[in-house]
Amino acid sequence: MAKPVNRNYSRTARDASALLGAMIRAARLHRRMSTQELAERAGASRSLVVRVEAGDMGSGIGAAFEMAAVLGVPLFDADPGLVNGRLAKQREVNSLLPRRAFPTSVKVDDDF
Amino acid sequence: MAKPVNRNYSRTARDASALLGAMIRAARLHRRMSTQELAERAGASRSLVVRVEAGDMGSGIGAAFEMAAVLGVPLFDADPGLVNGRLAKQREVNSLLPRRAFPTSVKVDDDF
DNA sequence: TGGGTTTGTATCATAAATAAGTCGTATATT
DNA sequence: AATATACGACTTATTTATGATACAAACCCA
Repeated sequence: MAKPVNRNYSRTARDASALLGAMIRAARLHRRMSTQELAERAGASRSLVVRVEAGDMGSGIGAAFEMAAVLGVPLFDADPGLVNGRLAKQREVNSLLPRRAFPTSVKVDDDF
Repeated sequence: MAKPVNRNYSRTARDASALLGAMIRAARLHRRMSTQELAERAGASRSLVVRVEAGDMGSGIGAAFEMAAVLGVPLFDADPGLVNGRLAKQREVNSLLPRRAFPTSVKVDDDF
């Protein structure tokens, strides 16, 4: 790929990645599942499981989320089954949003 | 890389990725920020922003989480600042867990 | 304690992800 | 309506992530 423009991750992003990995590891051990077994069930390699659990920022979203899904790790809501509902709701919200971010003369600094 | 073993993502994983993308998009538009501007702030390319918002499973965890962090999108808790605390707590829990998943004679099928 | 197993790290090739650029179109704003 | 801009879809070159493998060490159970 082209060289990534900037790979200085913020603390929040790093913590989030580490947290996801830690949750996956906890769930795996709780189920007494080996890294090898998780790898197979998630359709990944054992190497990748190890890296994701370590909180590696370079791993793919799909791989990490799939591992979480296999183990039942809650990603956004408590219940994994609720993710679908939240997605639908979020899409409704987005459909009401402007589709482009035009520069407005009227300053909209809506965070306070 | 080596050829990915299996790339059939589960519904949950796909929905989670799509939800994350939708939340990022919502936050970006709410702040009237262009894809270009988000890209710069997150240290990524505009192409990547578009893909992440579309819920692409192949995008890196770091890139997606960084975008979310820049926009203040809640990843696990409501407040982004709480991620650090949750990480610490999760690590405490993990330190008490067995470090290896050995096959036990006593079946532990603890999900019901 | 002994023995079989899991795990983490390192390395390597190669497929895939990324950045950068262009183009056509949709869409806010005036 | 006119206009300026953001957006999404492509394409291409380059870098990175991934899978496979090997090894040493840590670990858990008997």
